[in-house]
Amino acid sequence: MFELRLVQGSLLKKVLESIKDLVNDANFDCSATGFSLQAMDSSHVALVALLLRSEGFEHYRCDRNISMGMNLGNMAKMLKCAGNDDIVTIKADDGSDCVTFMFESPTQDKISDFEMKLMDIDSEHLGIPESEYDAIVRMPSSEFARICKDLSSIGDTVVISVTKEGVKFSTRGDIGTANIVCRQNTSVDKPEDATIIEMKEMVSLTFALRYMNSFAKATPLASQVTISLSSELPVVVEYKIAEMGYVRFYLAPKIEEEEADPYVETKSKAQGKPTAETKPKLEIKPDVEMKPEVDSNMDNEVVEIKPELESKMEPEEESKTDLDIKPKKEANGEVQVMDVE
Amino acid sequence: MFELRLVQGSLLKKVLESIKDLVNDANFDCSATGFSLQAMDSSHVALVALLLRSEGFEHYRCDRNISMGMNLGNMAKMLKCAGNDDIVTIKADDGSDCVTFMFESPTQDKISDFEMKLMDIDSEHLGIPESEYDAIVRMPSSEFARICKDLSSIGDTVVISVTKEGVKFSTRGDIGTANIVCRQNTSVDKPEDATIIEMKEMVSLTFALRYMNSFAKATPLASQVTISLSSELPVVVEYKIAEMGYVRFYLAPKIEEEEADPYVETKSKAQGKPTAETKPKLEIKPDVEMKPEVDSNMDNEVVEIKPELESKMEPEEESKTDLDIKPKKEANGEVQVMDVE
DNA sequence: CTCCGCGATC
DNA sequence: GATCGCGGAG
Repeated sequence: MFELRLVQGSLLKKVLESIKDLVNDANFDCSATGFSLQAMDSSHVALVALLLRSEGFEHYRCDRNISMGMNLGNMAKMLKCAGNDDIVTIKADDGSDCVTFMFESPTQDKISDFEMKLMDIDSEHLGIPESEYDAIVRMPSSEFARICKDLSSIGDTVVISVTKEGVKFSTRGDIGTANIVCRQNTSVDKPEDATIIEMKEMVSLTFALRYMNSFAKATPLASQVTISLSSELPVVVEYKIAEMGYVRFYLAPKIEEEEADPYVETKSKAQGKPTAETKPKLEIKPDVEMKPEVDSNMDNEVVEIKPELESKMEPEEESKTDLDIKPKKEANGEVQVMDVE
Repeated sequence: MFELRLVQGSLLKKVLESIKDLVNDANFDCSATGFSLQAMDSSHVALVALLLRSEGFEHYRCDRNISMGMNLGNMAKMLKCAGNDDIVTIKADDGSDCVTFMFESPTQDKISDFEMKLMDIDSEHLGIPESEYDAIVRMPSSEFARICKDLSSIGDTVVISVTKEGVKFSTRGDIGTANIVCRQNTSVDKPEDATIIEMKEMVSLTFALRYMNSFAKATPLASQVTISLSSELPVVVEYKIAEMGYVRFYLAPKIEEEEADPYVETKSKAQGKPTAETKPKLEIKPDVEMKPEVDSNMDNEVVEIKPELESKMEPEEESKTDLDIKPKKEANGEVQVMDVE
């Protein structure tokens, strides 16, 4: 049987709020290590990786590794029924096709239990290696969220450029252009207000703001966000979860370079390369139909949506393994009981 | 002429917000006793009873009993124009087909008056006797509202079960099941946080969450709600209005019992009884077309909506008068002037 | 943290 | 029009 107990139940609520719009169904992997999840977003352009280490729970018991397939929307609905300072228990009996969520109010006067059917979801366990990045930006998560929201009222994509001095977020749209520069700033009263740039190489990459805004839903989880960029790799947007783990979002960059006119640039490439050859690397299952985002704004014809299909996600051989999909079988049948009460 | 003046005008705003979604048009009855209203909801399944006693007003004058037919949506619109700490005056001249709402800002710097046409609404005055109930639950109104809202994200109906230990709210839906238990708790810091169960008989009744959520709109009126349950009677959900009276909502239970499978249960009954024989007791006017709720969720076919029509609202002879509709003529032509300034 | 009022959305 | 989500205040 599997059982975890988390006094700060609001954490789970926030985690689900942050990922449920990106991923519909996913397997939660329960092992001695902890409670984790890895899943592609429904259009197979972004990837979410969640880890909640077993040590972070007040009680954690996992008799054998199990994978619980859940509809994240439904799971989020149920967790919403927990008060923000309720204690949350998640329980699944071996062989049962149900999971139970239990919420205890701090005073124990109100005790709720919710039962949800598990689903059978076939998804391989992805191995995501830690990589070296050209630049790592740490900044207040609320500031990052604000920037993504502001820019998305101007354009659809953001160019993130990192120099020694700071990080620049740029966009352009029908109504004009926008550039927001955040300078490195470590001399702040509170450490969570700091903006820190670690840079090996200058880097400038383009991403769909739609996804960035989706990632920013994790803002309540952490006061700081870490953005890791390399020209050959998907960006990683990470929110640390205090004492427990993280939520990481991976997104393949679009091909446009910062200074080039994206429309012209894209159009020529779109004509030159057939779509079939340019599927982004983040695509796992070729049999699953691709759903390119169709912008409601069709002013710029089809070139507006092509970039998503042509993401620069075909690294040369040596870095090819970076987001390779290698099913990772963890030691199964292992028994672990932890009780930190 | 009729005139009332209420310093705490926000009370009236809240009252109208709480009932305007349930009842479109209704007669306000103005008498020496006070300002009151009784009306069925538009689908004739629920009933609202409002009483604001004359003693609660700063000024109350009622020369003769009158009945003012108003569209509650429009009345709510006008009251929304009052500031939350405005003093509200409602005035109607004899023989006039208009009512005037006057709002004075606390500083007297802004004085508004709104005039609204009265309507002719034919509805008998219902006599609703006080009954004995198997169980009476008092609990924080906000908690009740939260429970109804949470459960309605899972299912459409709630089973309310009362035992000596507490009250249980349960539902089930496509995505799973939910049970919320609130224990009796009288040892609280503030009396408005108490949950008190008065029980003669265990009782378990099923109601449409849609109505419960509508009733819960009255939450701002009172910190506590009283839920009175008997197996043969409509539930009463009461919000006391400080020093003045109450808003009470009556709702006929659905026929399903707690442990039975509601769908099967209902289906057999639905087949056994023709609709014409099973109109709920709360129906006043047979000539008014019944509008059963049509759930968007049609998975369970027509049985899903039948229960509302078959509500257990046919008490045996001795209790038959309980929600009987007896036109209650109060002494008319009586003159009363009260001035409590 | 909860309540309240506001703006945006469907 | 109703709901939800956001931001500000107690």
